[in-house]
Amino acid sequence: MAPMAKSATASERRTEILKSAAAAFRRRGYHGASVDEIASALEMTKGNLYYYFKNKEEILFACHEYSLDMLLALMAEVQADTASPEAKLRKLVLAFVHLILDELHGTALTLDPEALSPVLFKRVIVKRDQFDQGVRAIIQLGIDEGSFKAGDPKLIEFAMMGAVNWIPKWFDPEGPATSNQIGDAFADYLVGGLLKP
Amino acid sequence: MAPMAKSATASERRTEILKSAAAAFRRRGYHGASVDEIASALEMTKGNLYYYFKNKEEILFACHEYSLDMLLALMAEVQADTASPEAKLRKLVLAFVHLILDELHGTALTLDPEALSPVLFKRVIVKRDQFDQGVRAIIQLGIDEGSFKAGDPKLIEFAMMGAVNWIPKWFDPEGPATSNQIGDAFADYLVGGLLKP
DNA sequence: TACGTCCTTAAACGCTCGTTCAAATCCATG
DNA sequence: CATGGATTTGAACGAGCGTTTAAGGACGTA
Repeated sequence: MAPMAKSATASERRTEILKSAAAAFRRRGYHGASVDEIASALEMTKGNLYYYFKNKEEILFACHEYSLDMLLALMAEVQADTASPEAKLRKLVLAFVHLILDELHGTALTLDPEALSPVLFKRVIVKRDQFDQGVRAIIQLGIDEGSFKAGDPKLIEFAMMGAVNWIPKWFDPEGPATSNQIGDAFADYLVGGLLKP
Repeated sequence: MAPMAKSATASERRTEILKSAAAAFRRRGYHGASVDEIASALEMTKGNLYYYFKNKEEILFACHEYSLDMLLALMAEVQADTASPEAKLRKLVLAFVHLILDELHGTALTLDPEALSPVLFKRVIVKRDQFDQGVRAIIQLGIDEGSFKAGDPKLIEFAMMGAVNWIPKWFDPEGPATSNQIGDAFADYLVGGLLKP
């Protein structure tokens, strides 16, 4: 029969683990965080984790996929939009900051993907490249249509994404700036700075 | 008597170790890199490292101090300059990129300082804050004197530094972009974007 | 040659951590 | 209640790693 949604489905349980793991990885890094740490934050034993995941690496990989899929969904949404490159980029930055801070709790591309074995690493890189290309395409469009200053879209995109990806390194939830304020300020600076005078 | 500069002084040896350690930390992270890995890259045994450093953590700390001292020296130089805020910022970004890529080989603030014990961590933070404040002061000056757009200097500084600190994550020495091209492009975008139209 | 200091080595210790596994427990169903 | 699959436990293992230590070498000096 169809399984009941009793207290927590297996899929929900996996997600819980991913959130705990992501928090631990972010605090201590992949190698610094222990499997036991991830488990006991959920009041389960570490052995139990292996019922849901093959090993630690697979947990890290799932974290990356989870984040990247959200980013790619965002990208698809933006691409479907018919707004100007400027508006698209603004929306992207705003949503990205919101996603990283409020949804993923500072856990996007910061989690060292190099810790993955070559096969899984490559799969992460493919998705990340897909996102990068999307951003670059918007920048290129703005340059072509003449609303953005000339420049290398690749380097500009790296700078934009670097600024945003770095946020978790200094963000303090107790601090003065809310995620919305940060998003606005970053969009103003990073997108506004691209516009031709 | 004064020690001879035979093949390598003790101080040079320490620096060699720091360079090897920085490379290893950058590749695998602090916890991911083993002491043995650092040592054997220099064709020495791991036990020998403990003649030069008390423990692994002290090596990480020394890496940070080394980088931060160079950054602070750069900041002092820029501050002594009498140029415009725009010129100062440009110089700072250019030199920062050059420093990170050519001198430190992608090893500035990327090496997880959170791995340090509270005491050493605090000492790193103090220096990093000192640098941050310096950058913010320049931005504030530009805003006050009216050459820069209005904005929160703190958030703008975070964005700038994030963009620059992220460079090692994607930089490929074999790639098409040289450190000078990257420096120029980043200065154009990050500083140029601040200017009032 | 003999000494003493600086440097290096090799081996061992102790601890942590990822992973495995057989047994125990839970729980919807018949 | 009894069954059986899903889930959880607790203990154990084996490997890797940071660190210590005692002894060995290199080498300028007396």
